[in-house]
Amino acid sequence: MNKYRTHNCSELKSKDIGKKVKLSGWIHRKRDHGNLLFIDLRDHFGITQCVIENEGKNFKILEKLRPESVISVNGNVVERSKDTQNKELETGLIEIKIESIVILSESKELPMPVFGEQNYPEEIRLKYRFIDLRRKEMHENIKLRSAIISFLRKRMLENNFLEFQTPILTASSPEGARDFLVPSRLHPGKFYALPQAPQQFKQMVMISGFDKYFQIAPCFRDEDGRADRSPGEHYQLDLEMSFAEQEDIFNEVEPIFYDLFLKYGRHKKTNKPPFKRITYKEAIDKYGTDKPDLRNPIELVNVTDIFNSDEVKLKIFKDLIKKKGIVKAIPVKNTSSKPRSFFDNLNNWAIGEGANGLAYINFENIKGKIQGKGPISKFFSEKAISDLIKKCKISEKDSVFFVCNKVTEANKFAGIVRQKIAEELALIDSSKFEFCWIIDFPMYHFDEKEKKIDFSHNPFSMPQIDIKDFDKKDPLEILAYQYDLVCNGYELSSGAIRNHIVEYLFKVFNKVGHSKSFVEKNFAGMIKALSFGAPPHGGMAPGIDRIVMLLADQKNIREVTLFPLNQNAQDLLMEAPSEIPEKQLRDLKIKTIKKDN
RNA sequence: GGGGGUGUAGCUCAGUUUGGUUAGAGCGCUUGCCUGUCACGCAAGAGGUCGCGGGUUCGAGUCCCGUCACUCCCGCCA
Repeated sequence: MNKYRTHNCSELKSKDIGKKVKLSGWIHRKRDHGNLLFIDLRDHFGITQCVIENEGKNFKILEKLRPESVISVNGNVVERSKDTQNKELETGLIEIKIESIVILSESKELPMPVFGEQNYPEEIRLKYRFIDLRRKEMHENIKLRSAIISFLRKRMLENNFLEFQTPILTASSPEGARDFLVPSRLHPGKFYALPQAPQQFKQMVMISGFDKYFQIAPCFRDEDGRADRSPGEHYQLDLEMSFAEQEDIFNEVEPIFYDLFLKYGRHKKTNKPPFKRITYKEAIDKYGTDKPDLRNPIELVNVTDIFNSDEVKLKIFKDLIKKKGIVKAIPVKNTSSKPRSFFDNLNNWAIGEGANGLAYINFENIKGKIQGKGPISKFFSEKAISDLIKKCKISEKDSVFFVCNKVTEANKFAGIVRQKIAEELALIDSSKFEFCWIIDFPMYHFDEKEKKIDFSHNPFSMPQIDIKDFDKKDPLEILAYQYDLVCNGYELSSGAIRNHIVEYLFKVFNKVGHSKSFVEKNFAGMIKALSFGAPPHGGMAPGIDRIVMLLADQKNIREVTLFPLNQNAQDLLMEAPSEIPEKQLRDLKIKTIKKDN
């Protein structure tokens, strides 16, 4: 018989009354009546009430013992009298009459309690993560994470994907995020990089003749964190398929996501496959972002031509339009009767976001006709108002907000306004998951800062144009077989059909100013691999942490991560990063320089 | 790198707007009482560099300047 327990803390029920048992766990809570002491004993599985009367030395010992100490309890399962049963507890019909105890590990006074549902500062939670993780909500989140990963792994294997591990020590690559570097002892002055994703390796797995691959892959990027983005490291369900077209990948992935969200989504509704396909262009036009929250019913409308016509006399906007600006309208239902403060608050918010303000028109039915009201409506002719009504599908009691700026900025801000207003008006149904694919991403964009053409996504994506027509086309017009999976405004995954034609890859890189020799040098492995018979292939890599975050209904990725780094990429528990002894650095032939002031 | 928020007892927070006696509450902790609780109850007590440094003032938790930490956002994240 096991030394510590005969049962766990959630399994003893009425049928066990009379049994002699042994339980082990943490002292969750004590209730000391002087001559009668209740102890809630907790383990991973649940809580069982144990009781002892003041007779013998055990009582005194238990009375002194602090919460979160670990003990094992010997005793009898006894029935609770009717009036002392606790229906909240799975084991609430019985209790353990303590006969003897063993202290397995004593706890000091706690920096934060495990008991209760109060929120605590992250700094303390991360410093004492092992205590934080004992708390019910965190414990459940992490259990959910495990279940989700098992589910995904099982489904991938069922669908004949093979699970492989790819190297953690690899080569730095010039594209993408900042790398984490690892110095080489055997090759002083040279460095490995931790992979930002197994991108090149998974392509090589395809080239190696394996048909379908997946991996729960750690990805390392030295970039700043966000609420939905861990600094340092995160996990992706990395997957790749040979001889696959875009739709093959969608068809493979959609049912897995649908079933996953149905099973673990806490009874929220999930849209059925096939998920809506939205082109990148349409997403930007309608939602102002490439990761739209489709639960939000508001759709943006381009009304530049109305503002540019002689029917509108708003000079500020006209001047901006002349400088290649556009006007995006944000039509909102049933808000024209909102108090002035609603519009003022939005205006102040917009100024706080760095805008010049937020213009708007309210529409009312006056004498059987819908008319515009509000500070800027006087600049509009009757025709302009009716054009606006038509174009924005306005009915009475609606409002329209306007954003005017250069194309990129206008779309981006209109998208933020769209989301802000929907939140203010509670238009977002939080009991739904709304999936969509964003497809047809442009291959390139113009980098305003560097004044040059750059990749807008993955340079290894296949352009949607034949190689022989590639040079004839304006590069900014070229689309890629590049797609994102989006849910409720979160980008859950990026993916692409890859460029498996080595000559074409050189061409693609050439457009951003990288010569053939540059590509050969920096992507040596890939270029070699593509030169000896590569199958057409493609895949994607959904972010595990974000999936768990959505399913656990959390707003922050750290709530679903066992031991996350804080926003400054520090591990407060293990105290990483840390200084390294001089000797270790000498082995690596590394000298550090002081931060300049 | 930039902007916003926060920082007062071990923990959660009040007090800061308008400077003024000994900086408070709840939880936790210590001690005592308590045999049916499950947020047990009752009583007493300990516990403070008001993040840190400087300044203004007769006097600063409160005003000013600087700085640090955490967090949210922008940049960044092919």
